[in-house]
Amino acid sequence: MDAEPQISSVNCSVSRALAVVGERWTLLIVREAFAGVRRFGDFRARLGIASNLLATRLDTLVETEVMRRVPYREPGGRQRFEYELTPRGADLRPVLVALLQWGDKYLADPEGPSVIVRHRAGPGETPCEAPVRVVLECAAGHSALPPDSLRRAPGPGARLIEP
Amino acid sequence: MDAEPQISSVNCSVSRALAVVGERWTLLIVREAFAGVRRFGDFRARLGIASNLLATRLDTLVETEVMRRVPYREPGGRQRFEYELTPRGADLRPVLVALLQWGDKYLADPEGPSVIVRHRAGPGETPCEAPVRVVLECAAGHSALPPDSLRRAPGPGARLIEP
DNA sequence: CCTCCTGGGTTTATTTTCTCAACTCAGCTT
DNA sequence: AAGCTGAGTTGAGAAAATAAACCCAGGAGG
Repeated sequence: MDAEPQISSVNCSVSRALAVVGERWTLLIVREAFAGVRRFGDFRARLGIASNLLATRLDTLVETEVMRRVPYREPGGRQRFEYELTPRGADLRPVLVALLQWGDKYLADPEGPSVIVRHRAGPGETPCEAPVRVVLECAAGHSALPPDSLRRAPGPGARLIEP
Repeated sequence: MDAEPQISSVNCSVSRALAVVGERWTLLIVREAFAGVRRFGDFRARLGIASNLLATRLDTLVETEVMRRVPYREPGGRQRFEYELTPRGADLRPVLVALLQWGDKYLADPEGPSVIVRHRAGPGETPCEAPVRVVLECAAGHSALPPDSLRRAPGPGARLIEP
């Protein structure tokens, strides 16, 4: 009864995603980037990360195309670089919102969460400020699926293990 | 024009969530638990993690109530313990699905993802095997929000920084 | 009752990674 | 020319991860 083949985890996308963004500090840097931080010194000040580590993390994020270096020049300053999320980096938003939501549910201060993510409708749309949450939904239209109503099925790239 | 107060990140739920599940291997252990793995040796074999590290990670996960030790006894064996996700651990599902989805989009093998998460309707419901994705939706009913249509607003626990 | 086997871990040594602090460097201002 | 600033390097010490050997409680086999 337990004979269904196991899916190997060697090429699982979760591992690969974590290989890119799973190092210490990396998701926090991305979070600050979503909060609008762009400059080396601001990341450093807000996170309290060591500067050499921040430098290597930013390099990795640029290499993996999660962030991009953008030249800028302040009036009366020399040219420098700042860091912004690429579309690939912006697509990490659900990961961060999911972590935020989990942390809010189980680890928040008694007075409540410190950040609420709200919907900001684009220009020309009717304004909306409703709080945002992350939900699981299936292609058949069922939404807000509970976490135990999911099944892991092998995909086209699956490698199976005999049990 | 940049005078809106910044939200401090000291009590952000993302940091707190990452303090619990952000260490190396932790989310991979949780992933395996979702895949049905329960025993020390199976975690070890499937992940290739060193046994001492697995032991400390499992201890931490039990302490933080993400997992639970459950006694079991195989016929002709002595009593041992296995590990299962608590409801708190099960609530990490959206985090893992979000990571999976991001990895599938940007890092999968050319032949496609190795795992597809499908909806498994509960007993008594009409069966559904449609693939599942994670989406951002707002309380006003807007669904599948793009990652840049969000705004971080201070919540009740927010500590603000003067800019 | 003595030995072997098995699953689930410790212990110990080595390597890698993080942290902290000091230092560099290019160019702008005085 | 000297000093300041933001954005990093460099290097030493502490902490964490890896690897591999070892331990240990009990059941099975003899």
